[in-house]
Amino acid sequence: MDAFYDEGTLVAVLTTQPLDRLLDYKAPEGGCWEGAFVEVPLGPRKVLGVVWGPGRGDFDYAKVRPVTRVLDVVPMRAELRSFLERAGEYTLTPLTAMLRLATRAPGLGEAPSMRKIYRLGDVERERMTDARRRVLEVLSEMGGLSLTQGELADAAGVTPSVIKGLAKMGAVREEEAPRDTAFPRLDPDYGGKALAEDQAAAAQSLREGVASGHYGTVLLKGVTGSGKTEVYLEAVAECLAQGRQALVLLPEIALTSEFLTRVEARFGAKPAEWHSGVTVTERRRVWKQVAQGGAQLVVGARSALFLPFRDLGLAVVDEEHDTSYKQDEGVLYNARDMAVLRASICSGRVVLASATPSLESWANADAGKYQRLDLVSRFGASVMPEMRSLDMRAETLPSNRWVSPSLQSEVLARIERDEQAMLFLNRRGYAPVTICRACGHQIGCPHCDARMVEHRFLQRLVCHQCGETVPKPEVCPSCEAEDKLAAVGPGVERLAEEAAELFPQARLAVLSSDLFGSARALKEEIEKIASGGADIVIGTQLVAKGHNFPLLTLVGVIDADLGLQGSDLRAAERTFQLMRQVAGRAGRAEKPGVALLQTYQPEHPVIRAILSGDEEGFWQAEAEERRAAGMPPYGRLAGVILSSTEAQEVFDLGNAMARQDAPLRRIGAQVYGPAPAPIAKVRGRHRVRLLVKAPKGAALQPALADWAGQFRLRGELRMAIDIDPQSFF
DNA sequence: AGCACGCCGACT
DNA sequence: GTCGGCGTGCTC
Repeated sequence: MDAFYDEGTLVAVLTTQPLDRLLDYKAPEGGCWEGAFVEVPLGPRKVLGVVWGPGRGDFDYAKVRPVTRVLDVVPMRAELRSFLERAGEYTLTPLTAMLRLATRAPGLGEAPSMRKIYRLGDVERERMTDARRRVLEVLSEMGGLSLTQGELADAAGVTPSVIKGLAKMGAVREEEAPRDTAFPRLDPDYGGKALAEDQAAAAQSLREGVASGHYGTVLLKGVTGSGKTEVYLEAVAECLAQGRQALVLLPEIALTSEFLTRVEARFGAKPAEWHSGVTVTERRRVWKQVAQGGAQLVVGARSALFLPFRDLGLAVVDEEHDTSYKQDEGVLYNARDMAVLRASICSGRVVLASATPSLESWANADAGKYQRLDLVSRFGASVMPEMRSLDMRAETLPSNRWVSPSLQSEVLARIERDEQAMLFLNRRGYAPVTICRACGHQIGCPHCDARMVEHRFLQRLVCHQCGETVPKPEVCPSCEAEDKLAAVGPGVERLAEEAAELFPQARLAVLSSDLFGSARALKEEIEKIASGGADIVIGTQLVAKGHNFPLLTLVGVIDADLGLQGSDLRAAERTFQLMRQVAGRAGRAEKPGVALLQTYQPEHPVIRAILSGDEEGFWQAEAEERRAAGMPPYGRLAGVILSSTEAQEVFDLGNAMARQDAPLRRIGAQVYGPAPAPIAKVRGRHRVRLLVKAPKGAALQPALADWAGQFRLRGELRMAIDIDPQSFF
């Protein structure tokens, strides 16, 4: 039960200002509850804060000022406060920054915004015109519902001045009503569909879990077309029937509008929507209604995890393996892990849904920490695409070309039949790999398992994981062939150029997240492609995210090797997921699809696992390698990114940190680096990264805090700590 | 984050 | 002599 503080008693207030501690204030007139949103004076300004607990009294009492006022907002529940504290401890993020995540709705301090609405009046109607009659008809048809002036004028086909005239004589009543209205009720029994046997069994299991009222996480695994969404919507239905709230996280805003339609079909109304594309007023409405219980279901992006739910009973993380759940700027958190944390605090359930689970989730299920439910394909094996490798060692390919003759002819065949082909390359920028065109050998780092990346200006090969550099060799270290080493690795833009030359008659569409300014533009492009507006789609992993292209019958994976022994420990896992998913794109409609994987290593276990469909075998082999290397999830990793406008400054600090690693050695952790960060220069700032590897049971966060605390950041220097880093490129 | 204080270089 | 650069520190 939350404490109440009488007027004048000391309370500790957490503000959204970047002061990394609680500040003491005197409780205001009338007192305040723990968790109350308040406005407090800070220097010359007034800032937003939350009453976090009793004051500590360690500040000169004479200087303590009173809370200015308590805001007219539902107080923050103990559950959310506890979640912010624990998420902040886990990600080594100051609590003030965590509070900012939870208050991302503007205007919390203002009085509830009002607007004028119109109802049928009770005054005798005189001087009736056609226009006036239509307005009154609309209002009586609406019954108790109320409309704004604009809505009413539109519905009646009149100008607003007609309504003003009616209001003046009292035939319609003008009222002030809060703008932040509750969302329409969702009916759990509205549109339930008959489920196939395995779906029904999975849905029943999920329903029982939700009904138990205890924390639990389920990995719901099902290939494309297996009906995962219908199954987890049953869990949502049970949650709503229990009177609790549900949250569905989607990795991509472009996927929300299709999903909202499915929710409406299942529950009879649209849920609340929360992501960066939602207007400011609507965000405030969602925030307030979530707190008051006027929103039963929220569909949104990862930041929806920090909404002030009154009683969150279920969180679904769709496409849980998706790397976009890891925030890569500001507060570095993984929404999938934070969903599990929040649910464990509020006695909720978590459903992690994916056709291709992350190795972490697979391992957690394997270890019994998560329950696992598997769905089979509705369509059986016949419509699964045919998957074949194209052995690039046998293809004759000029340098700086990436589409093999075999793939080229397959694409041409599709264009002639008015079908679509997709060329997939999961790389946006220019990230070269040094490879021997004679034997397929890729030059790896002598210290790490990472690939060496050519830096042309340095004339050297650099390991982006540990910073090792070597001169570019003249001959292949493996087969000793001369002049066969080549820097390869196009980005999608470069691939598009090549495709334009190879297929001059074809209409090309490039899908890469950095090419679209807004989610709407991206969505329009996707719809255009789906309706046949392109012959060849060229894309990065964006295309692997559940969009349905019915005309698509061929997927060409340009570089299936990208990442097999890459500079990224998750590369094999990601390669596997992406190929399974992209291959699933081909042939979703009636025409069977083909997926062709261009590879220099057709005998590689990962390629073979993909082609044979032996998923469990893949996970087990990959898990074994990770275990042996002490890598996640069998060990722990953290990244430290240093940045500054001065390149020398960042390297100097990086080197100093690598030397002064005593706090890390105490927990058995090792430091690698400094190396150029995955993106070495961002907005004029040079970035350097250190990697910390620790044993699984180690208390990593406190050690990192001690270690980082030894260094003072002066001037332009910045440090960001990334627990469980995902991106290594 | 803001905002004030304070200590060294080029001007009226 | 003074204006102003931004490094350092404080805000309950």
